[in-house]
Amino acid sequence: MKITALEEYGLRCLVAIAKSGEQGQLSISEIAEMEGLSIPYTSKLLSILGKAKLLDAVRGRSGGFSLARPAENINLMEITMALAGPLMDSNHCEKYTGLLDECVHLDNCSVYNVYSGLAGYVTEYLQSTTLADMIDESITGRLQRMKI
Amino acid sequence: MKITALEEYGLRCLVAIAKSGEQGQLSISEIAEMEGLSIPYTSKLLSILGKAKLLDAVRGRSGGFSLARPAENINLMEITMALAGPLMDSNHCEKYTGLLDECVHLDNCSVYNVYSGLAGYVTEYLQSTTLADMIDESITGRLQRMKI
DNA sequence: AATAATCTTTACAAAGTTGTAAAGTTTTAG
DNA sequence: CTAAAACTTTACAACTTTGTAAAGATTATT
Repeated sequence: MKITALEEYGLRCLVAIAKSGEQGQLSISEIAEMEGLSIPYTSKLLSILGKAKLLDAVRGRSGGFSLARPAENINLMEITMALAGPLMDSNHCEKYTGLLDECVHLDNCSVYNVYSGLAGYVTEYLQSTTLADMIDESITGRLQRMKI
Repeated sequence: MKITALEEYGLRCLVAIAKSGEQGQLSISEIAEMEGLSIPYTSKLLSILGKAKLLDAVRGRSGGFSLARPAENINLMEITMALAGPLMDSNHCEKYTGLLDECVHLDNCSVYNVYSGLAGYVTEYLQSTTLADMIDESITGRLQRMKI
């Protein structure tokens, strides 16, 4: 279980845009500059977030990206799903890669059960944290100790 | 954030050994057979778990693997650490891969804070679940709804 | 002592992820 | 209506993870 690069850097870009204010808009090159990322990579990150409808993209000369919804209304679970997908495939037990036709535990899989419980737990945490929470200076330092 | 293949299949092997009883011992080929995995792959998984001191390995003709400690005393956090390492590198903010010499958020990183909080949360869940819980038929089906 | 069963280590091909590069499309300013 | 600024798409090299393969080391049995 690892946090992926897309998740980390994609979230940074969202935070940067959220920090630019209610109707704030930033271009790829502005964000790349602010976050110290390359323009092509920033471009890829924002493109993913745009397709996931978390960002609105405006093309052309005065274009850029802005939040598709208010920061209070975008939670980390949506962001994580857009950038990395679910913790475990929903059809986990069918996607077994071993030698047999299907997993021997299909009927009662304790591994699936425990990871499924964990996934629910993680989801609770991520859903309860919004972009607005992340740019709120008064609580940002405490997020690491927060227990929802 | 994805559960890795090593985590999943490694945990399965541990559960299989735990199910074999208190002083139970299983060979690589037995476990491979039981779980429907190839012998080389099973071999790799068990080798990792042995190096992490979660399993004792006995070589030679009547050899095999057994739990290094009672199942009640091996929790999922240790297993996850052995098979996948931490959710986020401890020196996360130093390992930034962007264009600059160092991350622009080194002093106050909301992304780090929030993932750090999540990591603590996940750790709680994993530490509170043991191999013994996973082979206990009476609760295994309920693990997925358990909130610690 | 020889042998067979078993764990151990190293090497490697296939697949997926990360980050870069370049060419294409849209829009606004002048 | 042209050109510059900006988003979009596709391709690809480098790296990591996944799973396989083969040769080596250890021990119980005969």
